[in-house]
Amino acid sequence: MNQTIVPNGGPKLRLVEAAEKLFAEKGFEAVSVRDITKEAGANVAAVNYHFGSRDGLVVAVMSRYLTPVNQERLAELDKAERNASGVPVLEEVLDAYVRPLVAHVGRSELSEKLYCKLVGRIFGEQGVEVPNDIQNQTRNLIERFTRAMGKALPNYTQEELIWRLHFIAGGLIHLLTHTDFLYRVAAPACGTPTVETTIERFIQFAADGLRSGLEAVEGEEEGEPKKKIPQATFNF
Amino acid sequence: MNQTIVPNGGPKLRLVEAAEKLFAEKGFEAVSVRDITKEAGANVAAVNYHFGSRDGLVVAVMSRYLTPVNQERLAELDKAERNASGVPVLEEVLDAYVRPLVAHVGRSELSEKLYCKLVGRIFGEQGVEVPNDIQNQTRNLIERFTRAMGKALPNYTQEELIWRLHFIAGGLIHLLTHTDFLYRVAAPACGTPTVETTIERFIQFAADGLRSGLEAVEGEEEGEPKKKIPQATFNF
DNA sequence: GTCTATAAAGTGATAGAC
DNA sequence: GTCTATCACTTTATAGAC
Repeated sequence: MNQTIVPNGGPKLRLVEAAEKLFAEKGFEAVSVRDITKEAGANVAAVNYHFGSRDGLVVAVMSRYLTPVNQERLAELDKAERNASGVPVLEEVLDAYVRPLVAHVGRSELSEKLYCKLVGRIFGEQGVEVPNDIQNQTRNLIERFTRAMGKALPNYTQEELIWRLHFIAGGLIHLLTHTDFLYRVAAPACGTPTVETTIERFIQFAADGLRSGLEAVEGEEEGEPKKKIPQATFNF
Repeated sequence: MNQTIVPNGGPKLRLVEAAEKLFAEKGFEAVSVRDITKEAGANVAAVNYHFGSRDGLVVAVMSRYLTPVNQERLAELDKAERNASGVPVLEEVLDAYVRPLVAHVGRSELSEKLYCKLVGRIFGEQGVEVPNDIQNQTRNLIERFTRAMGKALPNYTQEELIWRLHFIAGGLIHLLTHTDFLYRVAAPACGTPTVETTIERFIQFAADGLRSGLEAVEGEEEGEPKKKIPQATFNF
């Protein structure tokens, strides 16, 4: 069942797995071809032979996670929509968005923490130019999820839903990539919840943030604007 | 009034401003000393002369924003707490956390978009080792803000509040660094709201996410657990 | 498919002239 | 303080032997 996340065996796989480990630890830009081939016990020329270039290997690593995770997100969304009698449960929609990111953690050679870091880096990456295929995938994902969210929250505009999904995506990526920093800086006050507990917490937070914000945003022009700090009028 | 964000003039300032522009565009790791000195119209040796090393310049750029922004966050939090009769308004606490990040945008030589990218990268950075001073600053910031949030939301545990602040920090950093991607992939459905509108939206989202989530999290053991996808039992 | 050797360019840093 | 020249490496990538 697991082919999408594991290419054909042999040295090519060893290179991918070595690259994953190092990318997770140090980021995509801080790892050289030599680091990777050394970690994999392969020759320096192996990366260029098997993947054409360093960038080819980066794209291979990203694709190995991006596509299956997004497919599973859509599959879980389908389930949530079929379960529902017209109106899907918001928490189930969010579950379908969040959980596939960590669902395959046990199948990886990486430790749980490194797996999370890698997935976070992949979904949060901006430097590397990924194939158009991936961009279309993301476009479709946003479309599908905001539509499902819109059924659960019929008073929201499409625009509003996209921005709130954007906030959610950010919280999620940050969770995957920066939680070691939280432990380092806020321990022991933040406790040591399992990933499961943290995901439940996150979904609850996101669901509540989505559910009751509409009136306030629409009524914003009626209240007097807060003027504590000069307001920023440009666009992002 | 602006000294903290502008060091003494001359070539040192030109170097910092050139570095900021390039770091904002490409990230801290993707810019060489030669790129920076070329952009600044300075000699290749200038960075090492003025900052000791490339890392010294990186730390200088980060400190120039980190410290003033965090100071302003605390000052605004003080105001919000003084305004309140014991219980601060949650939205004002969040405002104090969010708005200082973009409050100084007009004072920078950078375009608004690049300014946001830079600030997002600075607050989202993980590779570069920042001085202990900064780590203590962050610790203090978490402590102060979760305490204020706790007054507005007296039923939450400290642990719960830390995690929710963590989610909020992530959404915010993502907003600063990845919104160009959102425009690229979701336009025109996401509209072109001003930063002001987006911040209002974000604060509303975060406030709602904070306000009504408690019962569900505490009652989680009573409901039957969702078993759609295998649960993850490890810690982050 | 795997190796060595090497090309060609880029890296941060510094000694020493001015 | 600013410059040139240069050191000592590291980088990706490839040609060609095996």
